[in-house]
Amino acid sequence: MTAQPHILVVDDSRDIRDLLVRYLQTHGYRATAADGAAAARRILKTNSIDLAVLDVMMPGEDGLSLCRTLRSEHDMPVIMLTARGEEIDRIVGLEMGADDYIGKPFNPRELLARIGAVLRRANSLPRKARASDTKRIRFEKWVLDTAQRELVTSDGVAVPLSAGEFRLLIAFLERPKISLTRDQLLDLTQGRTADPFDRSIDNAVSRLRRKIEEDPKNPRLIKTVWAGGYVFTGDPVAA
Amino acid sequence: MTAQPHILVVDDSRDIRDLLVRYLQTHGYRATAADGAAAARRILKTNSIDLAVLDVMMPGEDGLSLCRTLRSEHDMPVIMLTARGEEIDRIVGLEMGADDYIGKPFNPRELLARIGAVLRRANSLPRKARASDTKRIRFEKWVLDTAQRELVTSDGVAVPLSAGEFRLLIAFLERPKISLTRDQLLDLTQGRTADPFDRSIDNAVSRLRRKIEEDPKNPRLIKTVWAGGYVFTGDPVAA
DNA sequence: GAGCCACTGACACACTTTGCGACAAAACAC
DNA sequence: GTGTTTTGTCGCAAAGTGTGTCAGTGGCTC
Repeated sequence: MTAQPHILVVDDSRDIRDLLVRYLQTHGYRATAADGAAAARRILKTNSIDLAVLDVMMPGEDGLSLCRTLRSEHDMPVIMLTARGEEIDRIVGLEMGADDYIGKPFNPRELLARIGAVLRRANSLPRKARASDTKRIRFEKWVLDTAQRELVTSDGVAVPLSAGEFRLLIAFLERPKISLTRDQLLDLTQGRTADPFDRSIDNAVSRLRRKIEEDPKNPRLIKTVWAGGYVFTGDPVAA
Repeated sequence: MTAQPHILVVDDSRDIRDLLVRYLQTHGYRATAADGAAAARRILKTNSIDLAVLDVMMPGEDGLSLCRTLRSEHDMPVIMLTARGEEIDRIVGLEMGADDYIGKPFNPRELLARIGAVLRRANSLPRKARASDTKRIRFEKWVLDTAQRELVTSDGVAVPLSAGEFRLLIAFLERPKISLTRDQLLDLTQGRTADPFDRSIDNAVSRLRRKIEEDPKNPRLIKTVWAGGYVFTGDPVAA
């Protein structure tokens, strides 16, 4: 996680979403809102989120079901929002694996304290080694050795990757054939948002292409999406 | 932790203590009671406790102070009991590192759910390989003899480690494939925080590399994560 | 197709971070 | 006390990364 943790707020009420997002942003967090479980899943596909704040009661798929996914698939801390007094919800929420809950209406400072506490706990404990921490991933003629942070061809040539190149490549490999904007790539690789004239992603892509593309002038693995960022077109498979 | 987690209940009110202990015992836990911080410390000396439930307000040393000790010295999950509505207490409690809190009067089933959630969380995380407790740890071509504080190769060559090198290596071995910042490493090896221009970790890493790396110029075991610290890429196993 | 504009690729350069040798301070052994 | 080992600090060189510029390209309108 980087200096500014990224919080995902999921609530069907626009008022609460906006209020929370603004409040979190003025207190040192990046915040993104989703109006329901579907939107939340969409955002999770292309953004790196450090913690989620979920409303329990939402039309359609409810917060509990989403919470289960977040915990099991993304290993992500979750704080639930619940109407005051609904003890059953709280209990079920905790049993479902939420890290904390807070009753509505809530004291914003208390929410901040809880977010801080949950994040601190998540970071102080060793993170569960993620798939990308141990696997080897094959794509085209390359095998990415994630432990050694280097690329190897089948004939044994090893190409070391810098930290930035490695993070960028992982971001692509985990989202093949999905077009990613510069903002999303910046979020995924560095957990920050773009300056108005940010060219760092262009540069990072350029440098990565020089290492993995047969002919960097005619890239085949990382294609440019005009006015839309980049897309990785390879077929990564665990190896 | 054994099949029956052992809960320590600390509260100055005898009624609440007895109620809690009995309730926990009928729900699959072992439970021990203490009427104050002093008694709690005494019990901790001779019992293995998996989780503590602390009253915030107690005569003498209060729950917050005890909580701090438990977290820092015993690395133990803590749930705080607080009078309903005392939001300040809750917030301070969370900031103090409590894993959860519950307001009095509480629904016993809710307390059970919270205990279950906190214990599950504590266990779901990869158990810290208590490297320092194990006699010997093997990684790559080395075997670390923690008693002798030296490294041995399979062909019998022994390399002695200084105290600092040993602590650093242990910190890495307990968290393989996890990127650690200089701050974290400084905290883990010396329990202090970094000065603005602190280069001591860089040096410690450099010195450790010279001892354990085949080719210190191209380190394979301890990789640099640019602007992010270092990561140990080996596969330590108890031996 | 020509002209226009926004966007991108490539590069140079500045800046930040890191590696490591040298030295000094501190800790330790005797 | 002295001598030895260990550890922190400083300085410089090297590596990694972000910014600014400029030329070139894609997409649009006419």
